[in-house]
Amino acid sequence: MSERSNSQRGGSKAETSANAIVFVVEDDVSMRRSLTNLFQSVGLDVVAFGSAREMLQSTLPDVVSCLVLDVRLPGLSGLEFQTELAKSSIHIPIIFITGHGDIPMSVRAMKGGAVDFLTKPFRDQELLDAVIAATERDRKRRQDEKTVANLKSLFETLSPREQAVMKLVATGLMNKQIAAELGLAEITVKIYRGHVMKKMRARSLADLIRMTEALGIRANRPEQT
Amino acid sequence: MSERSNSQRGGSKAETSANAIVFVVEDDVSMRRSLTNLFQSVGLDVVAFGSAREMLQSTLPDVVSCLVLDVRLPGLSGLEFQTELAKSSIHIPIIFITGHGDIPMSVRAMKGGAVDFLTKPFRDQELLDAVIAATERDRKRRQDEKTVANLKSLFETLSPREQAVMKLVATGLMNKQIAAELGLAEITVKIYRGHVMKKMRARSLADLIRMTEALGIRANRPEQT
DNA sequence: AGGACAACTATACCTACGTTTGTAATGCGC
DNA sequence: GCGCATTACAAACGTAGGTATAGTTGTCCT
Repeated sequence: MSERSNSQRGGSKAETSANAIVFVVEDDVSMRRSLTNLFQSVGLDVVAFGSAREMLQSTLPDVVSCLVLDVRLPGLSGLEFQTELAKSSIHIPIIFITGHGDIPMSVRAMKGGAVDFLTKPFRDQELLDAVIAATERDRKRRQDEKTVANLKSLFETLSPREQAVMKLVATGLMNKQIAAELGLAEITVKIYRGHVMKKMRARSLADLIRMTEALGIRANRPEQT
Repeated sequence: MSERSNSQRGGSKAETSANAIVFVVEDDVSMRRSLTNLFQSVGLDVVAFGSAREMLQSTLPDVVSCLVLDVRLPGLSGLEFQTELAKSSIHIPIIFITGHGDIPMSVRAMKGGAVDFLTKPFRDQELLDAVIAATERDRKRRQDEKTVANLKSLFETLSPREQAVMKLVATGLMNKQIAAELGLAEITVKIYRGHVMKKMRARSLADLIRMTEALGIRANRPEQT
């Protein structure tokens, strides 16, 4: 069962349209409740679960968020859950909390990319600081991902030939070389190249090159010394 | 006092011209000796110290290396040493070992970029695996740094004006725009631009753009929508 | 069959880029 | 003073890039 608790308090404070969500996975009911209260008290939205399975089964909203995760859980453990999320390429930043942890656990968690690993008892402020760091990390990741996703969708509007031309342009070949490479007339390359610039909304070649960098496009041609 | 111990055994195995060095900082003499033996037994060069201060005072050779560091040390602790190294921008990958550690320690170490954090007793193979991962990380970092350093030194052979032109070229401006920006004739820009290509050894504009990316060169000009 | 679209080319024209050759002023170090 | 690097520009020329117009062929969908 999940508890969705939004902090809708009158309007004394301007609600950000996309408020950060803190997910909590913690089997201990009283602990779960107190975490929920803590986060709500500072104006964060909270969605709490009693197990990893419950969270995996729910549909996660696509907003800035982080996960406060108890290491010791019934069913899937916190560390296994972390691995599971990574496999599903769900990149939510994780803050572990635990009452009975050990060093190898914490090291594994941190190697796995966790933001923090707190041992009970901890001060509220410690956890809040970690949550702020985690949501900030998520915000940045989402920003970067969005930029790349936008570029990718532009790139996909290109016809196969246009994509091929773009790749070869990015490697620095001249139009006539591209034409030879693809078995085309130079004029055709010029025209496709024009299409590429328009469709990618590149204002300059420099622009386009940087786009290919962001997209990880690299034509595998040997370079002559 | 530091103990420098190279594994020069006959010639049964080809000595790599730049063998990896494992630095060890460990105050316990018998532990230090056994670590040294372990690393030598697999053909690694070892330089061992009894304290952080000793290592800081010695001249570190500029080769692929990593640091196996005891957390509990006389004088500067392992964690303080980690901070100190970071401040001096010495980026050697660190593997912590400890007999009496706790979770906050390990978390701080990992947050600080440590490769691993092992608790005694550990299996030899665990430590060796960590050392291999650490040296690999250092090798990659050195490679990247070298590439950028090479570019930087090329960039510094450019005259101030040539550097300015390069920056503006990288932003995607046309020669005539660059000329206006710098108060020059277009022909002058063309000539400097030619110098830039030659001196930077760029085979194409795409090449040059990627160089500016690697160098982090970005002219702060507002872009029109 | 007809329409839409991708792929491809040609002619023509204009702009942008790049190099060569030559000139000239300035400033710095020895 | 001499040599040298830097900065700067001009004329002339050749190459590369880019666009507009116009047309062919083939495929896929309806």
